[in-house]
Amino acid sequence: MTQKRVTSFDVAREAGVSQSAVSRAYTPGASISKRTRDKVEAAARKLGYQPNAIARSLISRRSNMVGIVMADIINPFYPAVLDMFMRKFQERGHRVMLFMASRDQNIDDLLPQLLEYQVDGVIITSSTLSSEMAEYCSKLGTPVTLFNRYVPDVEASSICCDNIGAGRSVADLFLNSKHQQLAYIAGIENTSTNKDREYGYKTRITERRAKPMLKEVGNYTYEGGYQAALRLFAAGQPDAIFCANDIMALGVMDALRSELKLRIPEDVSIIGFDDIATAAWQGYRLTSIRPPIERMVDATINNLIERIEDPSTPLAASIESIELAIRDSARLPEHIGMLHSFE
Amino acid sequence: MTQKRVTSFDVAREAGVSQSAVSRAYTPGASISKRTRDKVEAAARKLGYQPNAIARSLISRRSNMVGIVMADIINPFYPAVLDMFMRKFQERGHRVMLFMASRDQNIDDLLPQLLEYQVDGVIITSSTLSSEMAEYCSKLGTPVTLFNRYVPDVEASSICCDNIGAGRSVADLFLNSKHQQLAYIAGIENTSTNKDREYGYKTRITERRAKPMLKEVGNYTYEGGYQAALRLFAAGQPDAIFCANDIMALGVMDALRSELKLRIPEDVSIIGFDDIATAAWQGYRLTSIRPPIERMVDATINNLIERIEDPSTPLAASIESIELAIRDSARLPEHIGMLHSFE
DNA sequence: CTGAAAGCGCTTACAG
DNA sequence: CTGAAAGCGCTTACAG
Repeated sequence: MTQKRVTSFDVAREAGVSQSAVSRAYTPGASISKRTRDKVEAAARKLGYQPNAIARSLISRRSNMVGIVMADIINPFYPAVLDMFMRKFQERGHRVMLFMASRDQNIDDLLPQLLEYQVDGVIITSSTLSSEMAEYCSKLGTPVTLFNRYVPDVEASSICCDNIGAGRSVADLFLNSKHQQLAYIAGIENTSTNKDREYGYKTRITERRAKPMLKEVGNYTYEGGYQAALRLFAAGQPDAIFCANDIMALGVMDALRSELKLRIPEDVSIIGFDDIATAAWQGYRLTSIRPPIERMVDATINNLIERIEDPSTPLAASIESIELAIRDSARLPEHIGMLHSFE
Repeated sequence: MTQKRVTSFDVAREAGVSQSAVSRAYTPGASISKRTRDKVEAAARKLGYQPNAIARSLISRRSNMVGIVMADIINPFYPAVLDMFMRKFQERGHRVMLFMASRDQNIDDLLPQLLEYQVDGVIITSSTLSSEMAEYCSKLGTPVTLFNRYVPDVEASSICCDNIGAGRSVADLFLNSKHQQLAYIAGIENTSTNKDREYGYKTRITERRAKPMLKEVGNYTYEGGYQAALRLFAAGQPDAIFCANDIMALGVMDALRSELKLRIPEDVSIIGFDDIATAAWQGYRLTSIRPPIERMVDATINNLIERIEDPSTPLAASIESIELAIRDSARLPEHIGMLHSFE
């Protein structure tokens, strides 16, 4: 049955050294002789000892855990992001406590649960927090970083990609290749990602004095995109559609092909956002905006850890540039290479 | 800056009660008068106090955290599973510490990192552990449950679905609808899921004295399925293919349509496994075996928590029955309803 | 380098 | 119901 846990005192007794010595054997850089360490290691192996990280966290006031809040894990973009976060934190020896939020809800009520466990820092993805809650974290000394979201005037770092620039570029791409009627399929309307993508796209269309864009809302889901496409063509006849994410774009493609009998890209050009794995599948070959996930993840982790280690580190507010992954779903100007980089 | 944390002593002083009283105010069921509790709550609110879960874990020897080990989060089946686990644990007030393993590796070296944090229990998905490690956990009193995997003679519970039965049923389905040459696309060959699905399928084909099945390995990925399909048709001419998971089946469908110019299901029938969301997309309409995810998740959580609360609870070894989600990728016998249930 | 001791912030018998 | 006290299993000054 459950046997008594073996503690550093047990190991000390077995090894014939003090309990402090045992602790030092497990503290990198502690001053301990090789002889003592060897004795401790032998005793620990014999007894099956492993330090208790909970006790260590309590006394050292450092849990070595970070909290990650995710929502929307059904959209394949986020599992890829989570996977990358996990691997990098594991490599660095950090543990992660995961929380699942409803998509794009405010997570003020979730945060106390994280804070209770004294996580050293928090990463928030596809959700937001109030500025009061951010201030509370900041007072507690727990740094917070928003990944792929921002909220103005909040005491948190924010790592995004250039959503506005992406929208502008897509508009240019469509217009440069002689599309007449552009359309936009929105994600969840009040998210910063959606607002920025839409703003850039729409603004650029206006600047170039093209026909005002058509728009429907797809809520970032396949089914939402599918239905939005149907509504779009019931109301008008666009020949170019920018979708706020890939999974909606895939729904749009299926709707055009199976219900509307339109050819892609001959009749309609489509560009998505995220460059998820499915976008490259033979059945779709979707042209898509590719955010630099790895750079964003690295920036997020680096800034968070810096702020954990030195609380005076300034907040980050970075906007990483994106690329275009060109495949077959859009008619584009001829001079664009296989992988186009917007700088 | 980082201000001194407010502790139960601070709250006690503010409220004019003992520190024990503060603790009791946060312990459900503790004997404390309403008056005292009110005073504590007022003081706590004023000071912004929240109990330190790390200290609680240390003294109560219960962390209220469970560890979940996942691999293969790129396959959309697992994010859906993770999402369900997360929501259910959050509802019950458990925290989860997440670990990412490489797919189907042995996670013996990962477990100590979990155990160090005194998780109350561990769930392992799409990976395995050695029986030595399982025994070690058991000695420590930390229950382990394998989700969708089993390893023989190991001190861990195991919740699976009926992989063997599924394989047999698919063989019957194909044979009953007059397919001549069956084929199998394997996942990762040494996984229990793959072995069981293949065993059931192959055995049933033999029992019915049909032509021996063709086989290629697709390693559970889209690309792997795509390439396996090409190899399959270079070597033979199957008219029915059972794929060990959906994502490979999708790759197979794309390969048949875009490279081999074969029609589905007129020329070739395809059945997948997992019933992931993508299987229902218009572009695929894949017929697939649907494991009862929610029942499996519930069984996993219930057994784990029971064993946490009462270590004498016996191990579970459950095999949940599966269903067939019928769509358009396979020619099937006419008398099967929309959603077929194998009991 | 080493050990004795204090203390992290709680829970929980124990006595009243 | 309430408080004083012990103790969970460590880290880390402090003194030698």
